[in-house]
Amino acid sequence: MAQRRYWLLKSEPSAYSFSDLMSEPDQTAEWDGVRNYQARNFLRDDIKEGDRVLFYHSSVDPTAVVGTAVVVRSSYPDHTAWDPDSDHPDPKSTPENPRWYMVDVRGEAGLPIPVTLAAIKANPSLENISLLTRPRISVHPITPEEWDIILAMGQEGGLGHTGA
DNA sequence: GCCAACGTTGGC
DNA sequence: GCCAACGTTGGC
Repeated sequence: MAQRRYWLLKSEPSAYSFSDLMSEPDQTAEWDGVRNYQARNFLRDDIKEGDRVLFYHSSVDPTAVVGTAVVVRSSYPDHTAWDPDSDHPDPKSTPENPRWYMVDVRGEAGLPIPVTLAAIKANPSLENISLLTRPRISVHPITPEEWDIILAMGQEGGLGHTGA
């Protein structure tokens, strides 16, 4: 009965950044717009209130884990799917038969040092992290060990110092 | 901006 | 239900 507790969520900061999240009222936002079935299944079935989240910036230089968040509302239908004016409309998803799901997350704190993808790749302890083994998914399960390692790497003077 | 990886679609 | 074509993601 391995209940998952840690996740990594990707976002392109040009679309929605960690500082955008921290600027929200109560630092809370809907994690909408996921339109991939594997990611959807995690959101719908596995991510629960209280789970912890690594916020990852993709498609920027450098790509990196930049902060942490906590899930404050578990799975409910992504209403932006049936909003034709949203950024990710999907006419096949309806209120009666929703196809896509989302959660609400509340930003906690930025990491003192962003943990870059390069640093993650360079750490042998993280060679099996889902981020590396299953690329191109926007939601990844994270083990407690990986969570601890990445947070340690993100501290001043921590394991993230691969060089000067 | 390129392009590899891989998820999704749709014809058969 | 297979698989080729197509679209998207996302690192570089």
